[in-house]
Parts: sequence; structure tokens; C-alpha cells
Amino acid sequence: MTELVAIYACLCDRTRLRILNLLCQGPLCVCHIQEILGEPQVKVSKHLGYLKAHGLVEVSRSGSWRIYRLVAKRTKVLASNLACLQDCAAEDRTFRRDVEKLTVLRRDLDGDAPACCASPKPNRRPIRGR
Amino acid sequence: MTELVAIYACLCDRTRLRILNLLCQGPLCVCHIQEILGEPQVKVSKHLGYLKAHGLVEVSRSGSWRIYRLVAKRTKVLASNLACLQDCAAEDRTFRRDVEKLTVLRRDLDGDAPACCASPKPNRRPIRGR
DNA sequence: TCCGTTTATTCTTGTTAAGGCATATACCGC
DNA sequence: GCGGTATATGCCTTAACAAGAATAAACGGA
Repeated sequence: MTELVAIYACLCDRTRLRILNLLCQGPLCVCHIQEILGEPQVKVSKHLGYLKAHGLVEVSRSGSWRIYRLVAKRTKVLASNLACLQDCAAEDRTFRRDVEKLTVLRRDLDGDAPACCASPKPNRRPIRGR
Repeated sequence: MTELVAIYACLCDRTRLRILNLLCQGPLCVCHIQEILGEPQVKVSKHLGYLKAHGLVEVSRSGSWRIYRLVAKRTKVLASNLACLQDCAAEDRTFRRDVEKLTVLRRDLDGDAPACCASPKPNRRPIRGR
């Protein structure tokens, strides 16, 4: 039950929902999450930290990038809720657009496996205009 | 998306989860929820208020009792999440015990339809010892 | 009309968390 | 080692909320 409450606590924030929705598509580095969400770095980083602290995601390093992904071993409860989230996300504009952006991003990166900054196109637009 | 966040906000509290789990079994009056949860009246009332304010439950009066129930028309998102919750609840001790208590309570009340205080057994134990 | 029961509301206090700014840390290439 | 990029952390302010105590409101019955 405590676990369930913790999961719902993670899910009751818009930014975290968008992040989780993206991670359902596979591992991602922070900068891509940032770019897709269009949210400031601190915000994204903090929410990722929150999700990690509560056991929903895990990190690995790849050079100077951190690759976030959904935890590999998921309890039944977590799996159920992620599935439910995906269901719900399928009908939401924002969620769908995020995934579309991700798809584009991956195509621009020649679609190699852990699609992250690891292999950026030279002329990729900088993150967050300013 | 906003709706989804609101739903999760409702779900990220232990007491509310227990209440919703009970209401999944059917309408209930406040005093029975109180009795089953073993939580003080204020607490239960407030959480019911919260759930109502966020559109997860609705109330009707029956004499001096208020009968709470899950909202009749549920969005797809809400329905999905309630189903998911029930799934998760099935494997949790507290949730199961709450439902068992409810079953007993209903049996004691001769199992008539909107099982609430409307027809209490004369020798029913008072709510919350004090 | 007064009483007891049922439920909600108000007020207060402590905790948690969100968002922003500035800064720190870690790594890369030179 | 230096500068630049990527990411995290600390501090601050503000808002939301949980919980408890006391009280109010609404109703039924004698």
C-alpha cells in the first residue's frame, strides 16, 4: 500500500507524467527530455531526481550524459500503473506530441540504439533557445 | 492531462485509497467508512470532501446520513485508473481486510440494498470506542 | 422545541513539494 | 590544467495539504 501511495505521488505531477510517458518509449538522456518537454533544466533534473528517489526510474552514465530509464524490475503494481498510464496517454494531445517529438529526434540521430546525445547531428539545434 | 493529474493527486493518500477501494464495492454512508477504516470522523469527512471536490465521488442524502458513491459517469481515464486500483488492491492486506469488514457489516445489516446506517442492528457496536 | 446523532467547517500547525536562481560537480576535448 | 557542456544541488519563497481540536450545521425523534 505504501508503495502504491508512493507511485501515485510520483504520478500526480504534470512534468513527471510527461517524463514517464517518454521513458515508456525507452531510455533517454536528460537533454533530450528537456528538449522535448521544453522545460528548464533544473525542473527536469529535479523531477528526474524525484522519480529516481522513489524507485520509478534508474540512471546510468554514458560519458557526460545520464541516461534515464524506467526501472528494469518492476513490481506488479508499478507495471499495472505504467500500463494504465500509457493507456491514458494515448488519448492526450500533449503526451502524443511528446512522443512524436521523440520520434523525430531519434530519426535525426540516425535512430541508433540508446537514442541520446551520444551521437548528435552536427547541425542539431541548441537546447532551449537562450 | 489535467484530469489525470487530479486523479493521481486523489490517489496518493492512503486514507483516500482505502475509501475508494470501499466505494468500488458500492455506495456507503460516512459512518460505515469511518467504522471500517477506524479513522476519526474529521479525517474521513475531509478526505471525502477532497474526493468530491475533485469529482471522484458524489453524495446523496438519506435522512441525516450522507451516502457516498463513485461518480456515476466516469471518464475513460477515471475508469481505467479505478480498475487499475482494484487490481492492485486485490493483493494488499489492508484493502482486502477493509472489504472483508464491509462484507461483515453488510451481513449484520441484513444485506439490504444501500447498506448504510439506515437499518442498524440494535446491538451494533458504537463507532470508535470513545 | 430541545436533544442526540451525523457530518462538515474553521483554525492552527507541521510537512512536503514546486519552481527559480545561483552554484557546484562531473566529464570531454584540447 | 582550461574551457565548455551536461547535470545536480542548495537555498529561498510560496503553495498545498494532512491532521487534530473545537465548533457549527443539518436532521430525526421525543
